[in-house]
Amino acid sequence: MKNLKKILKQYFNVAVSVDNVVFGFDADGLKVLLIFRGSEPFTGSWALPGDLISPEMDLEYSAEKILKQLTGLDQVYMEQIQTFGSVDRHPFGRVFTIAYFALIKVENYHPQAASWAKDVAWFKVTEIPKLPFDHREILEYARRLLKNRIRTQPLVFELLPKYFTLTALQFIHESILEEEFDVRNFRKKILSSGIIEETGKLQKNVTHRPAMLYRYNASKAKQLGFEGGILQ
Amino acid sequence: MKNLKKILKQYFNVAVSVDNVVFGFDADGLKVLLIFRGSEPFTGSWALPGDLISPEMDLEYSAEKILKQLTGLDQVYMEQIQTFGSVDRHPFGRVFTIAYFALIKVENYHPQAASWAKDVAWFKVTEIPKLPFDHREILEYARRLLKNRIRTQPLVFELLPKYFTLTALQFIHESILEEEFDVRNFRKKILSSGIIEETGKLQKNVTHRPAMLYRYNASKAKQLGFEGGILQ
DNA sequence: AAATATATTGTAAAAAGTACAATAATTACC
DNA sequence: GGTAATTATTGTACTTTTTACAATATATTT
Repeated sequence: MKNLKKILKQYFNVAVSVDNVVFGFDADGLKVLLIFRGSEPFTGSWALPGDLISPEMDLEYSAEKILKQLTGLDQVYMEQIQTFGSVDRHPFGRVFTIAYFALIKVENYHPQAASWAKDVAWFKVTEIPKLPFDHREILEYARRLLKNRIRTQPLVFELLPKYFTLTALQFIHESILEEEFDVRNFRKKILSSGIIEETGKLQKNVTHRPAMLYRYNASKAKQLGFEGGILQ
Repeated sequence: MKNLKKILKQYFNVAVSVDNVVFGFDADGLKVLLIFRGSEPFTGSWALPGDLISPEMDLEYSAEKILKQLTGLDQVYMEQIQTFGSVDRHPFGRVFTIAYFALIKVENYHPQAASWAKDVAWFKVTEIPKLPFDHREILEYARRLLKNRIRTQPLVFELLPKYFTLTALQFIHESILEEEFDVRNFRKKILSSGIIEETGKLQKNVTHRPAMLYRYNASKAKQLGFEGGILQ
């Protein structure tokens, strides 16, 4: 048994971290949340909000907690995406990082830097600064995944406010998929799917004809077998 | 700096492992490869082929190497699927495990137990014995993933021999998707997709009308934009 | 009242999906 | 050599979905 312990010792000396790719959406398009690092290594860089996992905490719980600690964000939609494990991705030792993506409604959540995060800000996905570690690779992976998922899962509703216009719904699809759709065909498809419903309410404070506001009907979507998404 | 080292120490005492879900396919249907453990913990159990990662090895490389070491399988199609990190999933300490799935052509590869694997065998996915750790959960996750992927990626060709009949191609889809298709419609769809081609060869040593053999045309599939799969 | 801005709606043609059963080619057996 | 057994192969009519395409409606601003 002493022998076993000695053998094990060589394996139990790595660390594991979580890195979150938090997507948000506004009139400008798709955004990613970055923090300004106030801690070693890479102090003074913008980076994905992430941290080392304490060995006594479950993985899922750690992911949520780390995001909350650095940005104040709580109870957001999160999903594990991929683990990155190059030998020298971290200067302090062997650190595997488990990437998550999170989708939030920017209207409802107001990120605030905390703990060793000195600042937190939204960046357009097309205007990301230089990132430390392999965070650029992680971010690109997350973007690809979001793009693939959006066609087959109703994820967009995690990014839109509760009430939204069909124009906004179309714009978010077009932004993420980097592809344009015909207005009439898009509306026909969405409405015939049955997963969104009219609210009777109209858009306010706009300088043109106000649009009808719709909302996502999650239970109907589920009932209709829509774990699947909208387009295709 | 000494302070930093002390802080880091509490994080650098976990281990990371790889667990492989190796799928194969034969006349009986979908199979999974398990090893008979000859090493602690859970000596004497059938389990997914997996092992701890040496801290000085890259993740991808480790996944391949561990599979090869335990089963002799080399150069197989592998893909990372998910990381599992419950606090007490491993009796020897905190071990995160990174699950991979692998798809192999059973005709071409002949697994052979090696290292501390005392045996290796194929099990029908419907007849899996009790598994240690959270291997059952990992296996079910992998099955769900395979089922989802098979509709949109040409993964079946990793499981079929180089030359295959349309009947076999249909059977593998039906086995994985747990759903039946109309023979005529299935053939129409597959053939019109253009990603498989006739070989002119016929099946041999069968006791009935021999079927035409087809093969996957990877370059044409790619050219046609088929990272996507066949059905839907 | 006119200009500006965005919202909303329909139709015809093409493509894809679905339901459905008879005939063909081989081996095995008598 | 003929018949039975087994699996392989193929077409058509109907329905549904997708696609291409532009005029009208409703609000605010000037």
